[in-house]
Amino acid sequence: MKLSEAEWAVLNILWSGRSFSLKEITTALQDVNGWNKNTVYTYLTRMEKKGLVSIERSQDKPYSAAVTKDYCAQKERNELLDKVYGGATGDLIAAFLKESSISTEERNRLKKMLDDMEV
Amino acid sequence: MKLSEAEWAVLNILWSGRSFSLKEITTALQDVNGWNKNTVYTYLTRMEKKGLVSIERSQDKPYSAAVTKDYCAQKERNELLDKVYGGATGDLIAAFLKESSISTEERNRLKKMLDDMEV
DNA sequence: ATTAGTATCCTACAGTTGTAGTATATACAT
DNA sequence: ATGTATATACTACAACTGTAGGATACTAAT
Repeated sequence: MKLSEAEWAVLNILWSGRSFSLKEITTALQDVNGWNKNTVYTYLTRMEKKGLVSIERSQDKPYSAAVTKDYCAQKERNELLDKVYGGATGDLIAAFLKESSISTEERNRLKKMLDDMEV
Repeated sequence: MKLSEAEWAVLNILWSGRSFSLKEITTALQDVNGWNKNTVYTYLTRMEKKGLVSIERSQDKPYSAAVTKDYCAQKERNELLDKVYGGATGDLIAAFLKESSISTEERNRLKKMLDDMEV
């Protein structure tokens, strides 16, 4: 089950860890997409059917995420890895590095990660 | 313009650098997807409209890629980066590293890349 | 109790994607 | 010249996605 751009936007809000009312979600998404509240509602109910969102209809703030960000992120990463790089992680990372502007600290963090992978 | 899974499959063949006949493409995709040749044809013509494929109709092997793999790969990378990691390249790379099994040589290549980024 | 705001539900519709049938044109083999 | 394979073109259709209108129900404020 592959998430669309819009579904990510919705989940990115729900992943703040608590439950939300429709209003809150609509407001938060307003800045990003300018969606109508009915549009947001449609997404939420469709996503419930797919098991991405859970809706506690009796609750004051019924909407929350039904999948973890880690899980979705992993699937998304794997898709890119396979589709574009045929599974070659090294190539993929090299490509990201080549065009990124990461800080010295981050560079060090990554180097440390690489060192720690040494057997 | 975002490529679907199927479009990537088609382009991944066309990116072998030459022109193809429909038959060749269908055969190559057969192994991966088992598509009917008409299905492949539909993709090719739709992709022509989107500027992804070019078709030299008078040619023996009319089909070739109209976009580079690098270009598409970059867009795909950026999408993942923004959508999932809000632009934080370090986090993304860390995530890939964490679950990858890359060889010692690749690890060294990446370390060297990181070193070379040092000012 | 009546209004005004918000939430929910149902419905719709156009565009895209996955998938392929049918029909026609072309080319090559005999 | 005729059949057989292959390619091209056109058409179709269901699922999914982006987007929202309209109707109703609920809630809080006067």
